[in-house]
Formats: sequence, C-alpha cells, structure tokens
Amino acid sequence: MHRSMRGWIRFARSSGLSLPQFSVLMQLRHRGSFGMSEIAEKFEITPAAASQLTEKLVQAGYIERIEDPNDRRAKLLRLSKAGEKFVVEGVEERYRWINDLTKRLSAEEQAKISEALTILIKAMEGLIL
Amino acid sequence: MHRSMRGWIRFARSSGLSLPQFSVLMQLRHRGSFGMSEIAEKFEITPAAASQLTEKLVQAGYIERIEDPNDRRAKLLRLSKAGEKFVVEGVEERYRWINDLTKRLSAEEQAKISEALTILIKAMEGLIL
DNA sequence: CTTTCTAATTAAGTTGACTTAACTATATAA
DNA sequence: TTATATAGTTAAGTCAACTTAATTAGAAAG
Repeated sequence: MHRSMRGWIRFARSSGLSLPQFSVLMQLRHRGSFGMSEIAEKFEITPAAASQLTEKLVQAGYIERIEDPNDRRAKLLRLSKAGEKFVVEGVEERYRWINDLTKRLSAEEQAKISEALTILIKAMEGLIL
Repeated sequence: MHRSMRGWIRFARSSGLSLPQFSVLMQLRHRGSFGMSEIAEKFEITPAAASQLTEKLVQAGYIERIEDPNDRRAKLLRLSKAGEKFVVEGVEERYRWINDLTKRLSAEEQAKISEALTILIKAMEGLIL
C-alpha cells in the first residue's frame, strides 16, 4: 500500500501536479463533469482556491471549462483527451504492483479474494448511501 | 477509503500537524527509533527539511531526540508517551468506520473476508521480502 | 595528527497553496 | 423593477514547507 502511495505521489509530482490537483482529475474521471463549487466543498477549500486549482489544470490542458446550460454563472469542468490519458496512465502506474501480486496467487485464491471484495464493496455502498 | 483518508487528514490537521509529520510518528511507532537521515531518505527531502520537520514534533512534545550510542553525531528519534497516545488515537479515528462496516457483515461473510485478507497479506509479504 | 567525509543544525530566501476582500455576472425573490 | 443571493474570478497578502549554503561536531582514512 505504501509502495503504491509513493508511486502515485511520484507520478503526480513528476508531472508537476499537486496531489489535490491529481485528485480532481480522478474525481472527474470517476464521477463525470461537475462544477467549481463542488470542488470547494469536496476539498474543503474556498471557492477562490478551487478556481485557482482548476485554472492550473486548464492551463496544463487536462481539463476544459464549459458552460452549464442550466445556469450561465456556473461552469462545468470536463476532462480533456489529454487529461483522460494522463489519469489512465496514473492509475496504471499506481496499480502496477497489483499485477505482481496477482501472479503470486492461485486461481482458487483469486476467486476467494474476489468474493470477499465483492462483499466488502456492497457493505461499503450500504454505509455510504 | 476516501472517508478514512479524510478522517486521518482531519485528525492530523486538527492537531496542528501536517500529514508528513503525522506520518513520521506512524513510522516511529511501527518501526521503532531511527535517525534523521532515514527520514530524509524515506520522505525524499533534504536533511535540513528533515531536521525542521522533527523539530516541530519535538516542540509539540510528541518525540524525543536521544543520542545514538554508536555515533555521537547522529541522533535517534523516539516517540514520547504523549506521541504514543496521540498516534494510537489517530489510528482509532482513522479506522472507526471499519467498525460500522463490520456490523453490516454476517459471521460467514467476516470469515470469508478474513481468509481472503490472510491470503493477500502473505502474498504481499512475498512481494516485499 | 591532519585531512576528508558524514550527521545534524541554523539562517535566509523561494515557492506554492491557501486565505480574505473586492468585483463581475447571473439567478431568484420581493 | 429593485434587492438580495449565488457562481466564479482576480488581487494581495499570509504561511508553512521546502531549498541552498554555511556551520558545528564527530567519525574515518591517509
């Protein structure tokens, strides 16, 4: 786990992004487009800070600001092609070690783990929703 | 996982410590005493930064600097009583949600997960050693 | 013993992420 | 329509963590 953490942090840093910035990209990929104010809430920072944070991501070419059709004050953030590619690579980097781990497990062991994780995921969903 | 992350970060922040500072305390608890240079290596910062980082932990009363009996230039860092207490509370805070999760699982499900985790831990040990 | 290397610290300055405050533009309510 | 609230931005300044460079003390090698 520690190894993967380092991998992630290194990947983010080597690209010149802070961890929160990278995190925003991850959120965008996972949950689709959302607005500035949601970033502020989610990361517990002021709207001003959120704006500055996203500005850097826009300048880096990873996200695009698009107009919210329902509210012309608001802006939606969307992953660009480059951003998409970047995040996918980051995730691969982060989870590379899992491949090594999987190789060490028998088919039976893998099945057991898969089942256990399914149980856990369901329970966690119940916890959140 | 996200929830627990936030919990940890909040706990660290509310105590006035940065996450790296808290991380040093965790390492100290997990691996016992070690020296300044190891911190610099582990966190990929200069010795100067490591020194400043630990200074704050010393001032907060969480760790103590003791002399290395083998090398009088070097100093060993050790968790103080207060530091020990602080870390334990932090860990509890971080993993509180696991209790909620466990309550949602039947005895059978818990057994399956336990078995799967045992398999995983062994495989990871093999990966590291 | 003297030179050189290593561990840690301190001082000074840089950087980046954050804050507050002021502002623009749009939405909503009176 | 006017007033008020909301979404986002920009400017200015704060603060913490980092860097480099200089310093002290002890270790290791010649």
